[in-house]
Amino acid sequence: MSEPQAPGTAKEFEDKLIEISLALPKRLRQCAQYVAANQDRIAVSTVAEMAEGAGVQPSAFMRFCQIMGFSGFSEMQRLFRESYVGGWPDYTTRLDHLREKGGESAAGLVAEFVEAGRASLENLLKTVNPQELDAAVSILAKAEMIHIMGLRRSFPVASYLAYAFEKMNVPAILHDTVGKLDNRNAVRSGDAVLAVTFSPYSDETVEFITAARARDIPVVALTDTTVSQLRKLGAMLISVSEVDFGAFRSLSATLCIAITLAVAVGTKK
Amino acid sequence: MSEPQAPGTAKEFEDKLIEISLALPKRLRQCAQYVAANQDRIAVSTVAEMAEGAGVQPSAFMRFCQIMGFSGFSEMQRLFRESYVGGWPDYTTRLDHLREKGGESAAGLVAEFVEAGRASLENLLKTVNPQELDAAVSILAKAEMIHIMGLRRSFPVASYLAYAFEKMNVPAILHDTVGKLDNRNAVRSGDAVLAVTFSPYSDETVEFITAARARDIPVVALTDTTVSQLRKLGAMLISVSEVDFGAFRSLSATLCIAITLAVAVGTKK
DNA sequence: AACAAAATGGAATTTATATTCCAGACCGTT
DNA sequence: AACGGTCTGGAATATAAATTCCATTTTGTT
Repeated sequence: MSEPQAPGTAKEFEDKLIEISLALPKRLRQCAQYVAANQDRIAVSTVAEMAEGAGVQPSAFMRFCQIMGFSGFSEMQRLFRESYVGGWPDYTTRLDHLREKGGESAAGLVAEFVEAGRASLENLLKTVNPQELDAAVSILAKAEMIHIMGLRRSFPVASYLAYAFEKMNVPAILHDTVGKLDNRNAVRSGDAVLAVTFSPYSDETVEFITAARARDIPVVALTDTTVSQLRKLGAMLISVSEVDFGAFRSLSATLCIAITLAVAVGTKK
Repeated sequence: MSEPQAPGTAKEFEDKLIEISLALPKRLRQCAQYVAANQDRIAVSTVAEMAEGAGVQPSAFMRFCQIMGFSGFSEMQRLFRESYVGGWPDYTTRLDHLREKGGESAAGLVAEFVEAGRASLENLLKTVNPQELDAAVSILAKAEMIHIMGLRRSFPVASYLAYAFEKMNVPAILHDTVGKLDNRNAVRSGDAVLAVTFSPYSDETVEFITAARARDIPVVALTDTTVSQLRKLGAMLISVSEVDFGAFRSLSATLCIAITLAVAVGTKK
């Protein structure tokens, strides 16, 4: 009855998972992916919960367990319950542990960046200004077309926004300045500009904003401080301060605001 | 029916435990002691197992749970199971609700996304694999040139990497596929490919990786799951699982790994 | 387009587990 | 030692979960 190879350790389990997942039908692959990403949940969940998480029927999850070499879910769960010795350390313990590795391994760096990101996010919650945000959303929701601008370190954010708007069926263009063809004249009255820019502000972005304001096009600017020269230009500012680690800026908080804007505008349309 | 004070956190649970254990009959005291010494087992054990461990009958253990303020063992267990998985709420269903109450302030949305980002980051600490990471760093550090590829939702990450490498003076090219000029032949032996791709994988990226592997160029792939078809291609996988709601993915964890890679490679060069 | 094989969803069944109940044991008091 | 109360063990019951089964759908092949 019992398959020749039922994994006996977490390591064997992972290997087997990778091995079988190369050729697996849709639903079973969903199971494999969910399990891979949530191994720790197996010990404390029911089949029904795991199945729901993976987006499949319990019976499908059951079949997955059997393909993995177990007689059923219970047997698979037993493996994880047993290897659950003393639980996993909590966030801070884990952080310290990784930090110790500092020089030897890149894992030490991960700890620092995770911490910087987390601090940025928490800080964001404290400092976000709901009125400003709502005002920005309503400006963008009214626009017939949103022109997104952000270069250098802001470019990832700008492209993220472009992707999110597209997914939400909000008309938007990413001005990527390819070939230095600044499609400035694509901006028409009734449109709005969404600029992402951190100090030092790139000239292109500042000029783009200036040109838009000169024609009374509304501009929302995602930036890093409220005391910004951008204010002079008459842009609606949304400021986010990120916690840096070394010379590097985690974009966690900025992306958070970005996706919020996108979703809020998308649902309001 | 429910006692006025049922502990809601592990801390409250401990306090309550100490409080009641001052005056407790023999068997119930055994329960209290066993529980205090084996808190972590509650999440993964049955009443029968806990009772046996404490050296009492299941019914006695049941009574203990009730004295602690829970309706029964199941309710007490829920507390520990939930705190174990570290609250990774079901965002998929939450988004559905989000759309319904669309009109509300965007500030509420921010909180949701901050929470998603935070969960992603904490989960990253749990699942990061230092060996894999170091292996990836050493592959990239050896490369004469790093070719970065990532489209659609992965493009923000790819462009972030390009920026970071540039700042660290690491030779790198972002393959942005402008004009569909896939500069595939720019990849030379001695170089390496760094691909960022999440399911569903874009054809261009998969092809790019395939072409590189066919010429024995090492490939590091930043992806969302360990059970990926990319493994077949012989790429070195680094997997990051993000809290994801449909089209809306917080990229916090992915960017964290990205910047780590960039800085680690930069300092190793 | 027709067919066979594989995969899937949902309900039915089985099994495990939690929970309740109560008769009897124990304990402190008079 | 007799009485009230509390505590305890074990079996009986209720509940929830795992597992199986099969009709239906999907997929791949000719």
